Amino acid sequence: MVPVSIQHGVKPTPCNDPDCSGRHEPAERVALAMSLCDARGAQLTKLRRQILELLWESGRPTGAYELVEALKVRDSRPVGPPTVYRTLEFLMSQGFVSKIESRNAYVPCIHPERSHDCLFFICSNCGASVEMEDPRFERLISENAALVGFRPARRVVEVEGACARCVAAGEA
Amino acid sequence: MVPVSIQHGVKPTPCNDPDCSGRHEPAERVALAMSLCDARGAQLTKLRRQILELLWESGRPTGAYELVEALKVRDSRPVGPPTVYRTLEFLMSQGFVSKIESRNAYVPCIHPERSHDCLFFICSNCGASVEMEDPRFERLISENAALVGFRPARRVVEVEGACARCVAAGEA
DNA sequence: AAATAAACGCAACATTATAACGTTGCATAA
DNA sequence: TTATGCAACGTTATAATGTTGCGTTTATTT
Repeated sequence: MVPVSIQHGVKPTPCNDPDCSGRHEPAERVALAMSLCDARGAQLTKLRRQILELLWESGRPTGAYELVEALKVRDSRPVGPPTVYRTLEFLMSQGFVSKIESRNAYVPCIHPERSHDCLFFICSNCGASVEMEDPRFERLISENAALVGFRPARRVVEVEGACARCVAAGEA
Repeated sequence: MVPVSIQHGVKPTPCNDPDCSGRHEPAERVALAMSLCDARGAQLTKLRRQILELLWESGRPTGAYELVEALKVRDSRPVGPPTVYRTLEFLMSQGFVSKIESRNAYVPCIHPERSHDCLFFICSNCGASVEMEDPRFERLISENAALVGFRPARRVVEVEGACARCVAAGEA
């Protein structure tokens, strides 16, 4: 299986998964979330939808307090941190969003319908991120875990560095 | 090459690297740090040594504010957060310590003389961590990075789950 | 419609991290 | 011996991130 990728921070990009024909447009991804919620008996309320949209539109890992601000502007709706954090928790539980632990920031996930544990490349220069999937990580982690009797539940794989765009622009 | 591991949270453990005969006792690891600093022209001051010792003795990823408290008790020395953060930054720059990003906590590194980017298993139940090295991660990451033109600089690989001890004790 | 559960609003608070500025101690040079 | 430079450390305040508790509203079920 070939690794699969999409880049946040540049506009919608086709992913190179041969099984995926999606263009990963925000509206399309939100629609997918809605239908998944429907099937799962979960409610994608207005607030939850708005925050998911904001994350898709942001184009880079976005902090919780940035979302608080964005909602104030967008909707003239004052929403407190607890509300945003709860909403993020819901979106993460549904696989719609991942937290970038090394940044305390949040990104929308491309394929919530399948996987949840991805590999993220984050550009130190421009802050954009690239999400990838590669099943070989799971195997490698399992193999190491077995050596010490560890039972993995969730994995965080984040790589800081310079994205193609910044390298090309000589900014990194 | 065989992956290499040591477990924080159970007392000094031999690592299974055939090239390593160390017992990873705190005192021995601190001595190694001192000799490395010496060779590098860096100073392992009293404060830096104390914090490194505390991390080794703690047995699990330890927060900066826990260290602030521990220093108060240990040395009746009141040390502020900035001082602890600066010290941690130094210890990380020397490869003596790593930050566990998913926990906002810090662990001492076993082999500062060679690698810096390790794989960590963290037990959700008891908080203990296991540090491992496996060069195949670097290759796998490079391979994925190449697909999107990304130039990796630093990697974070952290796995949450249940450690052998907790699984055996039926606590997870 | 009434009962129940889920989502949301809000105030206060907790935790983690950094900014800004001052001090100490030691080495070197005037 | 006095200045000067520098790295480490101290101090105060504050920024940034995340949580608890509780009451109110909204949705779902009966």
